Amino acid sequence: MPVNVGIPQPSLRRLPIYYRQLEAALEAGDAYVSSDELGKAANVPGAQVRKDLSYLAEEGRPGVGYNAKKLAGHLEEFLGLVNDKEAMLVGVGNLGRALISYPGFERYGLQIVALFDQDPAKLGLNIAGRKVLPMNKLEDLARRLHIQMGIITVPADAAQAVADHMLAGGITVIWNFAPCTLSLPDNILVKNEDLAAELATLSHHIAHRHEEHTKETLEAVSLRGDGSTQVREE
Amino acid sequence: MPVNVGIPQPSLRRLPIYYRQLEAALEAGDAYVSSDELGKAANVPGAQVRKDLSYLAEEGRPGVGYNAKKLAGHLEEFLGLVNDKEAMLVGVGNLGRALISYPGFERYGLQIVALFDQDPAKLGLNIAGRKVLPMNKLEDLARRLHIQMGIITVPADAAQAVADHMLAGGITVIWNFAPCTLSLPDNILVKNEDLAAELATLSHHIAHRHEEHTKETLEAVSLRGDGSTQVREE
DNA sequence: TAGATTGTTAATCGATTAACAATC
DNA sequence: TAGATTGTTAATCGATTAACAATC
Repeated sequence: MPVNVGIPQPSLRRLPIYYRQLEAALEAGDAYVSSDELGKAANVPGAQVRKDLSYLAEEGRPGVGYNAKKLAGHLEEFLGLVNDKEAMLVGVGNLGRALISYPGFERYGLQIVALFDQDPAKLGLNIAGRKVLPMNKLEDLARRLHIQMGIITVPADAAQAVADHMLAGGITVIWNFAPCTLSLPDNILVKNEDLAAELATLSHHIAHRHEEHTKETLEAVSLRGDGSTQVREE
Repeated sequence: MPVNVGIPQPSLRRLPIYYRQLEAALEAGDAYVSSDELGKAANVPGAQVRKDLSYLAEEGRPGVGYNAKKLAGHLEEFLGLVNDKEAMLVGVGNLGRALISYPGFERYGLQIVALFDQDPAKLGLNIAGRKVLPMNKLEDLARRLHIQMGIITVPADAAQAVADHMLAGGITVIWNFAPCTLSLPDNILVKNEDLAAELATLSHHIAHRHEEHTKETLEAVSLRGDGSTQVREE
């Protein structure tokens, strides 16, 4: 019987939020932070935070809290933020360009080292200091540079072909912003960032606002992590 | 005791994926689609699909499947894609501009009717046919136009102030792309789209690829919906 | 009829939370 | 010592899945 020994996904998704809270605490000069304070940022009770941190064997001081600096360091380590992650991005449309210069990525160790596009009109363009290359260079370059991650920001109907090129170049992690499901072998890690689908869930909540009541009183659903929704409806 | 009578969030997040699969089936000329086919797109078994669809009282035909056209229509209705959703967007940086012209939004009923920015240099700019307005116009305009949704694409340190303006203007749904947690009253629906946090979870998987084994054999974790990760590791 | 697929139940699995002794 | 907060257990809650009679 297979047994997963890693951290549960919901817990993992909360860690970056705790990390951010710790940075804020450090900036404010706090040396210790309690599980309840960390929990507020992620909309979970302190007990959940303590459980989450227990997966990385973090030890807090009873009566005091967690050492902010130490915990922040452990989280950086656990989340691999200290490691360099080199990525290629395919599709330099509006969304692709936005990601290329997204300020949060570099801080978290992500380097987008090469850009590609199918459109001949875009080839050779210089975007944030990087030249847009033709697709037929992707496979070879990915292999030579040992690139781990591919970011897909092309229209849905082109995404599968792009993913296939990436695989052929030895890429094993794909961050897919195209609104579609990719067919890929099981050893490839795929993360879908599907804005249209997210919009659809928001749309549902708007349409059904007044039906989705609870039977007695206030409800508090919190769906952080995973894209993360805080839905609190009466 | 409060009892939530709505559809579970994980189910809700899968519906847009089923919907997309149905569109593809219709385009291919299929009149009926089975739960297993729909499930493939979302990486869940057919039983899960049938359960999900049971929340919207959908009826399939045993031995045949679901009527693709009818089900697609029901999903559009249930997800509120047929309704117009008017939104204001604050922060016309790279990400903001990308969202303004994101092709998937209009198809799902989202109209971004006004743009705002704090930067005087950006005021008056014309982006996709809409002028960038100063922040001090937001509250009044939101109220006058009865805007439901606010999209935040400003840096983290400006996001809370923007959200407060939106509330003051009567906005009740906030789609927050700033990497931070907003403090808002419980009757406001907040969806966080936190790309840096998502990157951190990917980063973790990359860093721990070879530790996160299962005890016996292959593992298949599927975390669609919510941003959606398909992690399949040995 | 035989084959396929549904809707639903019951079992399983996994995450959240309350509670509390231990400890700073 | 008194107050605060931890780590962990056990109870609860909720989602997934297997199984199968019903039905096209």
